[in-house]
Amino acid sequence: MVGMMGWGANIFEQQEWRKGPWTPEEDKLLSEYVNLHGEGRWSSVSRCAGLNRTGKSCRLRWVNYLRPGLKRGHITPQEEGIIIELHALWGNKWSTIARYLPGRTDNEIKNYWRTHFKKKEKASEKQDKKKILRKIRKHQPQQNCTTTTITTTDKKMSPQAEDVIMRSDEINAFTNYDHQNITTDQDPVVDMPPVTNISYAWTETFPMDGLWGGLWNLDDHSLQAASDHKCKVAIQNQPATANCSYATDYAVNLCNGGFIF
DNA sequence: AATAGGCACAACCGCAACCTA
DNA sequence: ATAGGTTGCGGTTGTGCCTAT
Repeated sequence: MVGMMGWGANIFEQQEWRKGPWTPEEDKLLSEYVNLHGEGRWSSVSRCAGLNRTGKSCRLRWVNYLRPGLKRGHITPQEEGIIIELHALWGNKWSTIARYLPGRTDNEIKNYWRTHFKKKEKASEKQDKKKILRKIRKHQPQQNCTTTTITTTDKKMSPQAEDVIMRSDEINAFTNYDHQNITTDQDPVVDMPPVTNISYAWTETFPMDGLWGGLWNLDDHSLQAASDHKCKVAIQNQPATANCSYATDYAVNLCNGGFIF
């Protein structure tokens, strides 16, 4: 791995810091040093531990890979929900978001976000809001409440799920709409668009502040139950008002029938 | 079977904030 | 007060694996 292409390692130049993937030997040296002396003083780690790495590189390796307690494996739906909520709240404050996800690193979360949401976000941003609102109006249901059954068991994204993602973008744009200009009298499009054919991660469907605020408040057991079983989502088509914090009054009925806000 | 594209992960870079002498 | 060093953060890129075609 030492000679891997692409990372600019140049073994012929003296005093050049090593770059590229870490070897097990380097990991061992770094781990032993940090376990012995604790974190911090990264610039001296390289000298003291016999590593030809910059302090920055040592810190990053420790924080993102070697540090005890790091979780491995895929982001769970619960974690995804938290990420979405906190990102809506703070934007790209990955380190801040990571503090609320024990065992996950900012790098991991950042990568996850970029992989799963960035493309969609960009596509969404390019869309004209008025066009979106027209679309929403077109799909607006007449009944007062739409109930949809969703599941999280699907591993791969189905075509329907793709549609849901697009809907999610519409909803995002919708929620970003200037609510100060919305009154129940003047614009019926403030009603929630119908959500149907959901077959992928339910967490991608409702990125509204209010919803995730609710999810965030659930305990682990409730969240686990919500993700392990089919969840029913009830959408109340109540119009938003100027003093409504969120886009509208969405109600999500998870498993046991309790609204969470 | 070959290959292109997407995804997950690891690591680097630049910059800003913070710390310390 | 300030300059230099250190640390932390966010953005970006490279690599390998997996999957669909």
